[in-house]
Amino acid sequence: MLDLKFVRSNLDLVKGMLEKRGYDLDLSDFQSLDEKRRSILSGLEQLRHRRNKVSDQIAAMKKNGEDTSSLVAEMKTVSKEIKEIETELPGVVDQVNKVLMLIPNMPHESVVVGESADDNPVIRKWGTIRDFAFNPLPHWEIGEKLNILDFSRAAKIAGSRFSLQSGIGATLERALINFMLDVHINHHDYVEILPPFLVNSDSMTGTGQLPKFREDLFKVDGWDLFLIPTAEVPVTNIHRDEILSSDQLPIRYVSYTPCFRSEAGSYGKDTRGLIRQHQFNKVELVKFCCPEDSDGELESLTADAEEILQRLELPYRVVSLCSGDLGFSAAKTYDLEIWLPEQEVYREISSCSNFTDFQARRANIRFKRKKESGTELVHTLNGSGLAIGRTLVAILENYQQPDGSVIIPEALRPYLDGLSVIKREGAG
RNA sequence: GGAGAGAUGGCCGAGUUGGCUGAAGGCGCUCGCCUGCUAAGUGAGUGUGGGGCGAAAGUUCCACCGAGGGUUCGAAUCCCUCUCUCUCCGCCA
Repeated sequence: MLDLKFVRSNLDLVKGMLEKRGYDLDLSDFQSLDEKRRSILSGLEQLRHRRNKVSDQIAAMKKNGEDTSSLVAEMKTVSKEIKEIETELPGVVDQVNKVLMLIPNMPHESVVVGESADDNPVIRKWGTIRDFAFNPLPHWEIGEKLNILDFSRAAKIAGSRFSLQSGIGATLERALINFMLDVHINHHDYVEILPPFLVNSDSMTGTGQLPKFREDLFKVDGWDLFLIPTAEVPVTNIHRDEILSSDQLPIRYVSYTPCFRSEAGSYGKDTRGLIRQHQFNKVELVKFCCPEDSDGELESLTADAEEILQRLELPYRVVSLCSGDLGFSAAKTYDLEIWLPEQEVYREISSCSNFTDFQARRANIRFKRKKESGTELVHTLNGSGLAIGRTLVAILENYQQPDGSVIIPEALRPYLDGLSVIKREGAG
C-alpha cells in the first residue's frame, strides 16, 4: 500500500495515477475520513494523557495517606469515556485502511501510459525465429504423441487444468528446475530457498494477494492456510516485520515451488495444454534492496531471467508493461515473452517487477543504514526465472522435428544424462 | 492427540504484595578520550509507530513487554481466549 501521509498530501496525484491505470476508485471522501480519524485520535490521546497524570497523582497521594476518593471517582468517568472512544476508533481506522489497501502502486516515471497489453512497448528481441519447413504442432499434440503428456488422465485424477507428465516428460520438468536453480545460484549469486507451500493470511496480506484477490487462491478448508500462487509470497514474507541492516542488502533469493491458482475469471482462455494450469512449477527470483538501487536491480533481475532463455536458445522479446496493464503492486514490470511457432505469438514466460516500497510497507520490511538513526522501507522485486511449464511448452514447440521427435537444448543435456532427442517411448 | 514450561528492546536477561520501569544489568553498535598498531581501558549515547508545535535541529503527547479481550483511578505485573516455542508421552514420512 501507499504511505498514508503521501496519499493525504498528494491526493490529486494519486487520482491522476488511478486514471492512467484505468482504475475506478472513488477517493472523494478520503480526506474527510482521514480527518475524522485524526480528530478522534487526538481527543483520545488528550484523555489518556489526563488519566496518566491523575493516576500518578493518586499514587503519590496514597503514599502520603491522603484521601483520593474524589479523584478516583472523576477518573472513573474519564476511563469510561476513553473506553467509548476506543471502541469507536477501530471502525474509522479500518475504513481508512480499507481505502488505502485498494489503491495500487504509483507507476515508475518511465512507465508508458496506455490502456492494454497492446500498448506495451517492446524493449528488445533476442534470438532468431526458426523457419519451419512443415506445419509446427501445438505442444499438447507433440507431448501426447511422444507419450510424455497425459491430459485426459490428469482430468480423471484431479479435473481440468491439471496435467500429468510421465517418463522423459517428468524428467525434463525436473531437469529444467535444476538447470534454472543452478544458473541463478552459481552464476547470479542468489541464495536458494525452499519455503512452505502453504501460507497463512498474514503472509498473503503482506504481499498483497489479500484482501483484493482472494478468489484467485485455493484455501485449505478449516485452516488459516492458502496454497501459494507463487513463491513470491513465502519468500518475500521471510523478512516480514523485520528490520534489516543496510550491509545485508541487497538480498537475493531464488526458490523453486509449485504454484496453485484458481484461475478465476479466465474461463475459456488457454483451455488446452500447459499454458494455464491450476498447478504449475516455477523458479522465482526475489530481491530486497535499498531504494536507490531498485531500478538497477530490476534490470539485472530481468537479465538474469533472460539468460535462462538465452542458454536454452529460445527466441523471446522483452516488453515493458504500460500503465493500464501494470499489476496492482508493481511500479514497473518487464514481461519476457517466448515465441510459440504453432500460434505464431509471443507468450508471457516471466514477469519481472519492481514493487518499490509498496509491498514492504504492507509487510513491514525495513532496514537501517549504518551510522544513521531511524528506519526506512526496503524495496522489493521479483520475477519468474522462469515458469517451468511454459518453458517446457517452448522447448517442445520450438525444437520439434518433422518426425515428431524433439531436440533437447544443449544446455539441458547434462541434466538428462546426455540425452539429445526425445522420441516416442513406452506404451500408454 | 495428552501432560507440563515459557514468550520482555538488535541480542542475552532482570522485573509476580499492580503505582516515577519504556523498562535494571550485560552484549552489540555509535561518538569522544586514552594507549605509537591490534587488544584492553574509559566517558556519553543507543527501540518502534503515531499525533501536535517547529523551516530545521528539536520538543511535547499517546501507544507498544507474543496477539486479542477483561478487572482497576492505574497492568509487563491479576483473570480469560488464541498463537508460537521448548520438554515428556503417543502417532507418523
